[in-house]
Amino acid sequence: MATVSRAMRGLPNVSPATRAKVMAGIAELEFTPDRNAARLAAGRSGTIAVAAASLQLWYTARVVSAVEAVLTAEAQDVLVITLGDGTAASLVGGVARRVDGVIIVDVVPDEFERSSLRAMRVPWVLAGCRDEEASSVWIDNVEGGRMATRHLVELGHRRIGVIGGAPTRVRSTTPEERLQGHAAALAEAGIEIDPALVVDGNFSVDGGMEAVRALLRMDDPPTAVFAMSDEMAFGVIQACREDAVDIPGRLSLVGFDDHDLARTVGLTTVRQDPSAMAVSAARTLLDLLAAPDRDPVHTEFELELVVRRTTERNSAGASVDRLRDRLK
Amino acid sequence: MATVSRAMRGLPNVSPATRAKVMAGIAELEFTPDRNAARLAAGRSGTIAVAAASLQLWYTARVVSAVEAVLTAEAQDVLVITLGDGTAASLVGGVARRVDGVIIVDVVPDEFERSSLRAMRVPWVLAGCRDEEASSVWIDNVEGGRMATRHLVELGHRRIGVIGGAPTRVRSTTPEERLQGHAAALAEAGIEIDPALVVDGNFSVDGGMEAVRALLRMDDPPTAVFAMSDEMAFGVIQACREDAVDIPGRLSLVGFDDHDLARTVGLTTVRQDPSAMAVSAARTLLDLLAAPDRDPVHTEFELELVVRRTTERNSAGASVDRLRDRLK
DNA sequence: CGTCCGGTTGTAAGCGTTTTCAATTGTGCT
DNA sequence: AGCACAATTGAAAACGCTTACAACCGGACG
Repeated sequence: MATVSRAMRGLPNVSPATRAKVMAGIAELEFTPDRNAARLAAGRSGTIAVAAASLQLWYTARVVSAVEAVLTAEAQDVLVITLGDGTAASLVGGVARRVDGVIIVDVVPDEFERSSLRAMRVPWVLAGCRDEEASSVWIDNVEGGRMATRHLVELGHRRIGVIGGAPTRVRSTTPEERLQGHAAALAEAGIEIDPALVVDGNFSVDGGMEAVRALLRMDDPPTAVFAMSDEMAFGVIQACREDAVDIPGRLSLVGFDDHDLARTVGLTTVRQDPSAMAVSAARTLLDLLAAPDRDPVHTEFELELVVRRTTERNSAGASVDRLRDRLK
Repeated sequence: MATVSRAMRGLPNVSPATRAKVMAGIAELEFTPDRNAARLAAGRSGTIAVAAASLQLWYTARVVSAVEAVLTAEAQDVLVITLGDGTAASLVGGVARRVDGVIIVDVVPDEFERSSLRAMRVPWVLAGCRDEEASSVWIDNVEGGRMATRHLVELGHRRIGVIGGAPTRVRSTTPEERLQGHAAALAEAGIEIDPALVVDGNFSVDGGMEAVRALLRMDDPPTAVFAMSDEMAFGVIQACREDAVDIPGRLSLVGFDDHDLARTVGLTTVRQDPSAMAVSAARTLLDLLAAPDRDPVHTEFELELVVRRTTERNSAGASVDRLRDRLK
C-alpha cells in the first residue's frame, strides 16, 4: 500500500524493480487514484483558486489563461471563482478549506477577507495591484493614468474626460489610482480637474458608449477622453462612429491595456502585459506554497504608452498654447 | 457528529432547536467543514470541469464565464482544464477521479477519451458541437458556413477565401463543418471550390493577418473572405488597413461569432450566443448529474447573419451577373 | 562470523466527513 | 397509563489515500 503510493508519486526510496512492477499493475488494472482521498490524507488540496471580478474582460481572460498554464504544468488544479456583488462571502466561501492558495485578480481583499484567509492559512497573491500584506504582482496604475493624460495634455488638450469604473462596483483600487495619475498629470500642467468629466463606463463596451455620449452631451464637452480600459475605449469609438463624431478630429482617445484589437482600430493606449503578470503571480504563489514563511515579494511590471491613430493635437488647445507663447 | 452534518447541510429530520444550536456552535467556533473530507466520504467531488482548447478566445471566455455563473449558483466548484496539444492525456488526466462531470467546449473527444470518461463514470456534455453519444448544446456550423458564403455569393463574389483552423491543431469539427457549409453555398451557386483559397488562421488575430496576406499574394486573389471567427476577421481588417487594401471596396469580409467588437469595426458576421449555449450546457450537465440514466438531449442554438459594413457588392461579380443576364 | 547501517518494504493510524443503522425521544391513540 | 409509530439523535463503519514508524534485507566493516 505505502510502497505503491510512493512508487506512483515518484518518491525516492523505491527500488526500480518494485516501481516497475507497480506501474505495470496500475496499467493492467487501469487504476486511477482518488484525488479526494489523497487530499484528505495529505492535508493539501493540490488546487489553487483564481478569483476575479469577471471572466469576460480581456484582461482577466488573459490572466486566467496564463495562470492555468503555469499551474497545470505544476500539477495543480485551477478553480475559478468570480466575485460578484456579495464579494466578501464568496471569496471566503469559495476558498474555504478547499484550496492551497489563491490568486486574486485586481480586487483588493477587505479586512474580513484577509483575516479569514489568514485563519484558513491560505496564502494569496494579488495580481494587478499592490498589496502591502501579501505578495503582489502589480503595475503602477497611478503612473499609467499619468502617462495617458500627460500624452493628451502634451497634445494641447485641456478638457479631458475620464471613463472609469465606479469603485463600489468593482472593489478594486485600479480605477481610483488611474484617476489619481490623471489628476496628477493635469496638475503638472496647471489644469484644474473638473469632476463632471469623470464618468463610469463599467469596464464594458456598452458602458463606454454610454459614458462618452454623456460626456459629449455636456455644455462644455471634452476634446479628449482617457478610457481606463481598451474595451471601454472601443465603446467610445463605436458610439462616436454612430454619432458621427470624428476621432481624433473632434475627440482624441487614449485607452488602457493594449488589447489585441487596439492595433486593429488604431487605438492609442497604455500597454500592459497581463499574461506575463499572471505567470509571475502564479510562480510567486507556488514559491509561497513551498516556503510559507517567506517575506512578501512585490514584482512591478512596466507600462508603455503606445501612440496610434486615436490621438491628435487639439486645435483649440494648440491655439491656446500659441497665445500663451506670444504673451511671454 | 451526524446531526451536525445534517444540520449544516440543511437536510431534513433535524429539529429546529437542534439546528439552531448547531448553527450557533459553528458561528462561535468559526468552523469550516473540510470539503475534501466531505468529498471522500460522499463519493462526489462537487466539482465540474470545463475543458476547452484555449481560454483566450472570446468565445471560450464567454462560455467559461457563463458556466461558472450557473455552476457556482448550484454550489459546484468549477475547474478549468485547457487542452493543449497532448490533448488525450490531459482531458483524461485532468478529469481523473476528481470531478463529477465535464463540459467540453468545442472539442470532440476521441474514442480513448470517451471510454475513459465512461469508465470513470464521469458524464459530459459537449458545448459548441453536436455529439451523438452524450448530450450536447450545439449550433449548426454547416449552416453557419453556408450563411456566410451565400451572403458573399449573393453580393456577386465568385472567388471567396476561407480562413479557418487546421483540424490537427484544434481537435474540433467546427472548422471542417463550416467549410462544408461554405462548399455547399458555393455549389448551390454553381461555383467550383478552389482548395488554394482555404487557409489556416489559427483562430487568432495574428493568424488572420498572415492568412489574408497569403490570400492576397495569390495570382488570382479572392474578392471576399469568410473568416471562421471574428478574431481572425479582425486580423484581416488590420492587415488590410496596414497594406492599404480597402474593405469592402477591394475585399469583402464575413466573420463568425458576433464578437463584442464586431459592431465597433462594422464587421458582417454570423452571430451566435455562446453565453446562452453555456448556460444551457451547464444546466444539461446538472440534470444529468441528478438523473444519470437520462437519454442524451441535444439543444440547438440559432445563428443569424448580421450584415454590417465589411461586405459589399462585388463589381466584377456584378458585371458577370449583368453579362449573364444579357446572354439569356 | 557478528554487527551496524542505509535502503527498502510493510503496518497501521489517521485525515474529517457521510451515511447506515440502531437507540432514543416524542406524539397521538386507545 | 400503555402502546405503536414517526421523528430525531447518536454510534460507528466506511471513504481511499498519506505518512510515521516498525520491520526487514543485504552488504560493508571490524
